[in-house]
Amino acid sequence: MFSKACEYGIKACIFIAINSYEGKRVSPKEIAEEINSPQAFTAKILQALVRHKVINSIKGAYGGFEVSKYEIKNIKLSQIVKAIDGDNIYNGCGLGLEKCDENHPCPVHDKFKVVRDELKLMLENTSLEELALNIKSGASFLKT
Amino acid sequence: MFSKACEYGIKACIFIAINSYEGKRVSPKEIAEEINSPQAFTAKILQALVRHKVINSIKGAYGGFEVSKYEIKNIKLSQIVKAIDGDNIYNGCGLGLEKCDENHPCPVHDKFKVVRDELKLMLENTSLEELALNIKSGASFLKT
DNA sequence: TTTATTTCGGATATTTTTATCCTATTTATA
DNA sequence: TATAAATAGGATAAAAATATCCGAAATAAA
Repeated sequence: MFSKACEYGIKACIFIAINSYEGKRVSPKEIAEEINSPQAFTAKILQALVRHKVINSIKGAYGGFEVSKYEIKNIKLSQIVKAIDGDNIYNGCGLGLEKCDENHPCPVHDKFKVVRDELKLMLENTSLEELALNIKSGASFLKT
Repeated sequence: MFSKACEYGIKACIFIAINSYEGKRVSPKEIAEEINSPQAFTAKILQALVRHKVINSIKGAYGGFEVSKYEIKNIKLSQIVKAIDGDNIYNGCGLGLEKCDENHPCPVHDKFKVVRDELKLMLENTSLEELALNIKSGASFLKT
């Protein structure tokens, strides 16, 4: 469904959020350990998230990645996905047609629309806060 | 969502079905032209579909690919997807965790389940017949 | 039986995604 | 100001997905 990069990105954001609640910045090393991902690759993804202003980075000594404590509830899964995988998952044709819309639909256009709208809704309605709190409470996990 | 291979596979099956209604076998060349895909790569995908018994191939002169006219309504999108992309789209964890279930869920487990179940239902309830008839009637298209 | 046609399948090439490495730049503190 | 600790980002490598090529095997018809 999502790229590896996107999977890492989502998990990284959750871990960053948890630490930001406690005013702690985290490094790619800590993040990679916590979400079980390759460190350097994860760092690249973090850069992309910073460029898209999903998270924040502070360079130099005592720096690291963080996210405004008060913004966590406003950050949606959709923003993370869009920053990393783009919006093809929303707009692209299910069968890869260049042009695919109501007037010139691919064979699965309508049926796909239902599923994709549901996915879109889910991503847009799921906040980082919600996901972070579930990890903190032990209701869900970032790695096996 | 799906791999390129799977996209080609679905479109190929639809085109084969249309021709099979008229007792006509088709070649990878014809298929690739009709669905706008690389011919040799498409041929590989057709082989996989044959191996998984989704479609049928007849070798030698006057051969080609076909599907039993009476089976077309029983062939579901899910079979095609499974033959090419496997069933990871059904069973795999949305965030790539090795182990992800009710007892040890990833952060998006429940929310993903809803979307994926919807996708699964859609794939299992959509028949090749339905898709082929819509192409024949001009209600949908295999290429741009 | 020979020939033409067609799928099968192995080998290889290209492109994209994933992953690693190393240096430059930034910045807080001593 | 010097130093140590961080992120930024370019270059490169490895793996996976996509794509191409070609000869082998099968088969219908002449």
